[in-house]
Amino acid sequence: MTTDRKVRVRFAPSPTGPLHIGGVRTALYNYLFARQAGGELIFRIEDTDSTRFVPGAEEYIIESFRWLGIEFDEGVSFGGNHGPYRQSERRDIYKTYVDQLLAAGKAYIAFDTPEELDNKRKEVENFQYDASTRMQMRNSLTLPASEVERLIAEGNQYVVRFKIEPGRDVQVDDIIRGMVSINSSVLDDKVLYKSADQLPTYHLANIVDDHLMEVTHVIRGEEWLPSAPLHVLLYEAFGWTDTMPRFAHLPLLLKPVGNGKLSKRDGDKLGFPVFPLEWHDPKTGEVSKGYREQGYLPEAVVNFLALLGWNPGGEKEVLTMQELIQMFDLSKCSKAGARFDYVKAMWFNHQYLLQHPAMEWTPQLDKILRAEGIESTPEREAQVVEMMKQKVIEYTDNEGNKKKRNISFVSDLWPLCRFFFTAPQSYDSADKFVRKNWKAETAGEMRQLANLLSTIDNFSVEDIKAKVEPWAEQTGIRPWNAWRVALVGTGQGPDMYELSAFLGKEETLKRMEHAIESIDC
RNA sequence: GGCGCUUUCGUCUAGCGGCUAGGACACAUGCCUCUCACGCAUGGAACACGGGUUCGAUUCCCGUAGGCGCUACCA
Repeated sequence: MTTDRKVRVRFAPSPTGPLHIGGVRTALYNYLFARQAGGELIFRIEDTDSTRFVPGAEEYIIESFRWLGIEFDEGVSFGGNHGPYRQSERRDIYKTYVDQLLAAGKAYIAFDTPEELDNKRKEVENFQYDASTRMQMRNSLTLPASEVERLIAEGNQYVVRFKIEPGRDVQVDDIIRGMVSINSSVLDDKVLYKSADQLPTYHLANIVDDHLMEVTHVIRGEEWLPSAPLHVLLYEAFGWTDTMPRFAHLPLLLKPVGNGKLSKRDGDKLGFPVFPLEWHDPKTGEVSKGYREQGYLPEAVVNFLALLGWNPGGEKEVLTMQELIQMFDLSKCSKAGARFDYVKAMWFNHQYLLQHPAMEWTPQLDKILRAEGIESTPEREAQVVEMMKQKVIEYTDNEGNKKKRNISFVSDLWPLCRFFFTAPQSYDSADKFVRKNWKAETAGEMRQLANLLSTIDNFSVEDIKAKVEPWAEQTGIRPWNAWRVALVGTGQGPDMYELSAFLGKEETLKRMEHAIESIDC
């Protein structure tokens, strides 16, 4: 059947808005499958519903894949010799095939208006347009040929429906689910083509395009499983069963909490993106968060998504695209829907963040500092950024696993580093660390320490330590935590000698003074 | 309602007739320590239920229940 053909798969979104993260995963699986097989990945735009077209969506989708590192071999914006790849540009092609079905008596023309159908559905419970009802409707099966011609000539709108023979068990051989069987009697005579916009519906366009584009495997979401038998029937009707693609229906992505599939609202509610890139809705002006803008690395998103619904079986989870390509196996995909665990997505980002040298974060740090109002003059800004960069590198780079910080995003760095740049404004008495380490006698002890520090000329780590250590020894005072409260405001930061030296004598004493005067307990 | 798919720790999953049911995230505890974090160690935590088949079922089959999807001139 398809064994000796070159593997060709496609990802075919509708340009009705931003690309949903579930769509990203579908595309990723297609990509992994294609690359592993040395095959080709096609990017097709399914814009057969002219009423739902959203400007900018197509560009958004292309940009998303560019960011994620998912590359297409042909399709809209990528070229190729199976085009055009935008369905709205393939009207004539579809028309030919619709006519072919009509001529063979495998489809028929129906004039029932949407209103008539609505009424029918209201009056007849569970109404379905199929073999049991089609002879009571207004279509080319019930109307004389002359009447059909007349109605068309008069400009009445019509649709072409697929004539499904009832009572047949239709088999779909799914790579993930095995043999799925549905009786054709439960299928309705699907609309294949609408005269209103001269465009086919999804089902017809999909089969025609997959056939013409020589697609060998259809890897798509589980929501398509119920219509897969219809697609099989269409391949049969055209006589294309020999080259019919193999199907693989992927489990859906479910809400992190509650019931149902993952939606945009979940992201808004729980504070995580459901789109790869930030999206500005051209109609409402509404802005939806994107993974990229939230500070996710594309590798992290890819890795996380790849493992949602598929697992290579080993114990290694942090995998590069190359490794994913090597290990990918459609038949090992899980069958049940997967809850979207954004906490794990953050963990993956953490893993990849620490694989990158901190130097790469400079632009983002720059932005954070500016947002925090750290700059005052261009010189100071440059200096501060440089300092912060140094600190960040020291503080976060993966030196022998000793200095890993618990950060998921570069932006997490600011709360962990802010004390390098700004003095604590207030001392939070609700802070456990402050309460525990600043007692009635502490102000006096800090006064002593401040006096001691003020005698140090060369304010270096070594010199500070050389003074403070013996003093602590003699007096029995353990000054570090209170000292930390004064300089940081809470229980964070590096070694106190290091911190003091970094801040300098003046700033250190200033912060201590402020703490001594303003903390009362 | 009808049809289809599905069901292992809270979550993602490994398992493809015989295992103390494994890992990761999350959580908890301990060690380390001038704090946080890192690191290390430890811990709690699952085969939806009922029937079969079998010497033996988490694994195969059938029901039931739950979950998900489809049921448009949307994809």
